[in-house]
Amino acid sequence: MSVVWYSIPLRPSQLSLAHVLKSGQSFRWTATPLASPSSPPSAPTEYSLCLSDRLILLRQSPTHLHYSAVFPPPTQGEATEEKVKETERFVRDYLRLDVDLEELYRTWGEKDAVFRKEEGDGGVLEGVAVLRQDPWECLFSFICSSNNNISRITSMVQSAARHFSPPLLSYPSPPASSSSSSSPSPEPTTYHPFPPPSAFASPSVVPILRDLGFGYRAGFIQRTAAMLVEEHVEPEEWLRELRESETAKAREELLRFLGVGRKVADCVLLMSLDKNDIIPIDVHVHQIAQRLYNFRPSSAALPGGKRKASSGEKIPMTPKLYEEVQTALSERWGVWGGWTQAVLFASDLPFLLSSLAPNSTKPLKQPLIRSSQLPQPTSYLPEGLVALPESMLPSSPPPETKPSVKVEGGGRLAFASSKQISSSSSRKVKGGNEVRVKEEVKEIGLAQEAEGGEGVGGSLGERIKRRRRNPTTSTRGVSTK
DNA sequence: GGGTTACCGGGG
DNA sequence: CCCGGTAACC
Repeated sequence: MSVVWYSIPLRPSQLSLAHVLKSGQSFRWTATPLASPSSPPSAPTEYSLCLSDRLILLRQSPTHLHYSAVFPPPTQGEATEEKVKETERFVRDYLRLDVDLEELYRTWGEKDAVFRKEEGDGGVLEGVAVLRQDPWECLFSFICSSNNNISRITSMVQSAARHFSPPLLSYPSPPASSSSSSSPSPEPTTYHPFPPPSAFASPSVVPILRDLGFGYRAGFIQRTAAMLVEEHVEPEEWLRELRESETAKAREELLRFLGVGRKVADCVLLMSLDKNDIIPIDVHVHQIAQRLYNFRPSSAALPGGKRKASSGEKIPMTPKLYEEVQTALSERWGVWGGWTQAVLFASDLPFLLSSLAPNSTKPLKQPLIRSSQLPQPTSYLPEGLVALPESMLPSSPPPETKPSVKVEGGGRLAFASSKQISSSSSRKVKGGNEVRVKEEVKEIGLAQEAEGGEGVGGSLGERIKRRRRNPTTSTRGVSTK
């Protein structure tokens, strides 16, 4: 039996799996090098993600995005036409293929030099989009993100799946007959779907999570899960419905959960609730604002009301500073600001081999090369795998996809977002991501006053919203000493 | 109430 | 001693 592949014509500049799946947005994708031992380090990679009923497989070539799905034994690998369509729908939705990324980059380039390839060296990573993730998994992941780094968040999220949900399948399937003639088949990996909130709702999971390395976040996860299951019959569906809510309302709801502060809430809003304009702020993004736009905190944003921060000094992120940076960047970046942030953030990740311009103030430890410029591998579909004709979708010639979101209006950003950020609001067509133009983004500097409209304006005062106590969790301190 | 401090564990 | 934060405590 072999895995059947389908493909969607797509350039890496329209979406780059290598850049986006490991950029700290999602933490559950497995990247498997398909290289035979002698292959160059740039050999093709297969990305896999376990959903509730299937394992999604993705690969990418310079011209296509290849996708496939593997099902557990009963259904076996047999992918019915309907299931293939489902898989493609998931892929297009999750990767936001309805958004014309190249056009977004072009538009940014008109306003920001950093987005222009000045001299052979593009300053930013290509093909970085904001993924449309499952809200519950996203919430869980970012609760884990506090005081943490990508690699550990990844191990926490993955061990949570391994320990709290039953295995769905193993892949590659253990070879029936030992190893055939082909190259040494990779170790089979067992995949687990991401567990629902109910799996973490009992206080008894806290010590287990601690053993798994969650640290103090164990209590946050459990109490948040408990709140969700006791307040809603279908917690995951309820979370998903926040996509239809105004940003302020959705954020308010998220802030009620334990372990969810402004930063985490904003990450969830952007990466799973369709709030494309929301820009999560951390120290890193603050540095980007300083470096690229010469942003400087007002004295009010500095602790102790200091006059100003001396250069080189580390500035702690306070709620006030958070607001200031977010407002400034929102005004600069507009309704797709969250995406802009994602690109610049990914471009600064050392393990993505990226770098900004040579003369940037950012210390360069990595060679000036973008991973997308590495030598391209030759084969993407190893022996035994059947490459099928182009996607079964309505025609789509190789060089372009057909984004349903387009840019209009004098090259200016003219998208409608799923929320209203300035005067004219726009309606979002639910279901698909069909969104249509409607407003213009005004050109603005880095003024520090003026609320950048909805989303950014929500004063921190909203946090007063008391967090619901979880009755079943009288074990407050959860001290495991 | 806004400014500290503890928290858990990995990495420089 | 640093940290992709947040909750709890003055």
